[in-house]
Amino acid sequence: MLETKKFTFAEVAIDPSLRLTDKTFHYRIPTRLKASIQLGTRVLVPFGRQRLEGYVVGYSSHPEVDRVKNILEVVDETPVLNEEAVRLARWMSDYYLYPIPVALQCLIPPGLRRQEKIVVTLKLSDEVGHKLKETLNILDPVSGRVLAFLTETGRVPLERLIKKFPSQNLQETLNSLRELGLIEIEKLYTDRLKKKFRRVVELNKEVVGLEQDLEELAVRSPKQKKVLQILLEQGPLLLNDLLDLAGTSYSTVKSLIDKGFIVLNKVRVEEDFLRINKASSVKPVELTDDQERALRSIQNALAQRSFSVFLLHGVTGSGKTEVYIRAVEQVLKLGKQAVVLVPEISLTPQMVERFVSRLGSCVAVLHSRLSLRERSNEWQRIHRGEAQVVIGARSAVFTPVSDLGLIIIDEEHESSYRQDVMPRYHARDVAIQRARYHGALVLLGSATPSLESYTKARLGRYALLCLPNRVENRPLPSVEIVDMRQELAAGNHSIFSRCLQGKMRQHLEQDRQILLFLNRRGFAHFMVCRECGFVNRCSRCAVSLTYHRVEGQLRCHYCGYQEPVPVTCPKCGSRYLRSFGIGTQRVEDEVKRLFPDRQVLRMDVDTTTRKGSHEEILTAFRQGKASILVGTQMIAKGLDFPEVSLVGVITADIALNTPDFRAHERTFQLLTQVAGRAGRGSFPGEVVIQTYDPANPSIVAASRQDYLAFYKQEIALRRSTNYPPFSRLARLVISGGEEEQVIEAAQRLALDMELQIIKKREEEKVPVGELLGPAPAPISKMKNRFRWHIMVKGPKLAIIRELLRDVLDGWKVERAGKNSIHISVELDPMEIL
DNA sequence: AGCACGCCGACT
DNA sequence: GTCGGCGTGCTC
Repeated sequence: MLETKKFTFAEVAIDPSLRLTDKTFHYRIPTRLKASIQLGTRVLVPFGRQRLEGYVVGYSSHPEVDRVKNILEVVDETPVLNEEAVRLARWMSDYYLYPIPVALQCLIPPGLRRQEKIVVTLKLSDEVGHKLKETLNILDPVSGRVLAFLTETGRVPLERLIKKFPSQNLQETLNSLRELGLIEIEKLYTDRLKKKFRRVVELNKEVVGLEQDLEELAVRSPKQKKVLQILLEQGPLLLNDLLDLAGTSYSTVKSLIDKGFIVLNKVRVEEDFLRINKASSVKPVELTDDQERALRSIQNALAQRSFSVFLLHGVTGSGKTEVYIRAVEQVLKLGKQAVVLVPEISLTPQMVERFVSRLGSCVAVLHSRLSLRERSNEWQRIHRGEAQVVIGARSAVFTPVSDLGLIIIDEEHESSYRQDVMPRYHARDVAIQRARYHGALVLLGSATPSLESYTKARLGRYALLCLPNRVENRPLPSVEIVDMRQELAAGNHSIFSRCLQGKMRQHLEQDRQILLFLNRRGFAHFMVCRECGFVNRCSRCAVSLTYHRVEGQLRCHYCGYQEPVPVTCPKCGSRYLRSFGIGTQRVEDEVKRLFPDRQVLRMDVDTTTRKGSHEEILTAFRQGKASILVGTQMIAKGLDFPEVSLVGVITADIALNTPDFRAHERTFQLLTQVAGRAGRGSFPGEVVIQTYDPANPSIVAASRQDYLAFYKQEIALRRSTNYPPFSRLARLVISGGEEEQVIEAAQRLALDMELQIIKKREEEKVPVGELLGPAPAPISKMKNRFRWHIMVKGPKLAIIRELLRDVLDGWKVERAGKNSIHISVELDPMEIL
């Protein structure tokens, strides 16, 4: 630990949310502030000619530059960032090769960034008053009116002035007035989160004999009577709730207020008032022997209070969640806190409900749909120690718990734990780092562990726990692989094989539910002209446009560009345009055609953009409002529909045919997960996988839910090709608006790297590895920027990182203008696009 | 953000 | 020859 007292200078990261700079700066710590400054303390510093907030991220005993300024003030009494946060940021900066302030963005509490408010004040000295009279007649009319307004009000937020004087040159007017010394323009900082008030309606206590009044009201004003009745029965209510309950509008309430029957109060709402916590009413289920065994190992490790990593490998439906909950209960007993990470996609109300109903109000939930305020409230609850358990997606790994005992990462293999925009990080890496700091336990869970994690478990680096059976001895679903080439040969041109069609009919007759999975949204993959072969492509990205029939649009799935479906070929004018490949819209259409009397729901990015629509669809399906749910990845993972007895995979090949060494792994994981959705209730499940490659080992292994078979075959392949986990990868993406510049930069960079690799090998005897590329990236143009990439493959990530640090020093990485060259660094890249 | 520095077009 | 455009870089 660093002892503040010894150091005279502090290294400060200027508030990273301002995105002003990626560098850190050094300031002298004035003696009077020495006692109150720690790592993480928010301080006010002079920066250029402005005063900005920043965070102390380090100390030094010597000034690092000639002219060091003083820290002006300490901002918070209790630091919003602690030492662990700063250390974690430093580690991320070191590990992922970006500056500390960039890393710090992950750790600054949401909603802390304050909002600038500009206030205009009239200067009211005698001298100015004199000047005013002098100049008033030579000023333009707008200035005159602004001044008159200011004389009335004295001090006005700029916003109000803009509303009052909506002329375009207001800014100019204000500037000239300032130059004349008539007004002052100040910047104030206020919390972005306004204090929240709720309007609460209650009966006026001074009114007596209300019952009689009710009778009178009933004649002319039934709505008003209703409102009063509700208030009589239920006591004070939120205005909105009251309006909902009474089925009326504010005018009714207003007349009752005017008549003096009721009063409207503004109440400052403490957020707990809005929280709904289901009391614990769920009976803990009995554990299977396997669960019991796994839990005991975890409990023993927790009692040790030292860092370790467990991998819980449990088949789908084996009751991993129950083990998680019990482990969390144990952590709470030890007086520590737990963080539970789940993929965003499975962070559904049902999932949360399960934790909340068992663990109660000590659970805080963080997911992407929370507003800034809601998110901030959850952070505060955790920060204050009111919540001991956090459930959330990737970014929840940073929640500021003070005494961390356990981090659970459910569906450990999910690629969504990797953030691939700056600041890049992998929640698993961060979790392990945090657990090390706290002497905590990391519990990775999956039915289909990543090859990396499973290998580490086999090597003894992680402790391996297995749940090989489903709970209540439910059988694994029976899976049938259908060869779609044979379907075609037999004259079946439908997107459904005869087998799948038959089974759908059968399961529908028994009133069961069906999931149909397809990894591509839209109606068709692309459109092609049958005369000249022209395919509509996105002009900003080097990909074909996907046909969305319902909207009548062609859309780019990378940048969101869309255009109407052309009637004739834009190239040759032919009217014979044909769509190729299938998407979820097409599946939905076909199902409706085949089973017109059945309800079908579709769930993909296109149907879930609206807030809450995701939950709406799932709830509707769970309640049995539809028999068939068609969807993409979204329906593949973590969902628990007890009534689903049949799962159909329309095409298993899409994930298989991506140009990526992880394609097989992803296919296996996806198919196993999808298949796992079937038969989670009391009746056995059936799965049909349609493919053009029925002998593919990954598909076969998935059909048997046989992870070990998959692992053995895939690990052999990785060994022979020297891909991870046998090596480590890093990837540089060079992009820019001018293709030649991009190519030139990529080649120069690659040459630098090549020379450095040789130098390290010859002079330092360090085996860095090999260079792959430079080459155009698989998506060679995205959002109007050309993309090339270079890969480094070597035995040790630390050495690769060292190489990149050496070479990239002198290149401007990440931060660059609109058209200039831009280099991004990805370590252990997942998807190589 | 704000400000300085610097390199090319239209002007007293 | 100078004034000023805004592209680029820096602020401890």
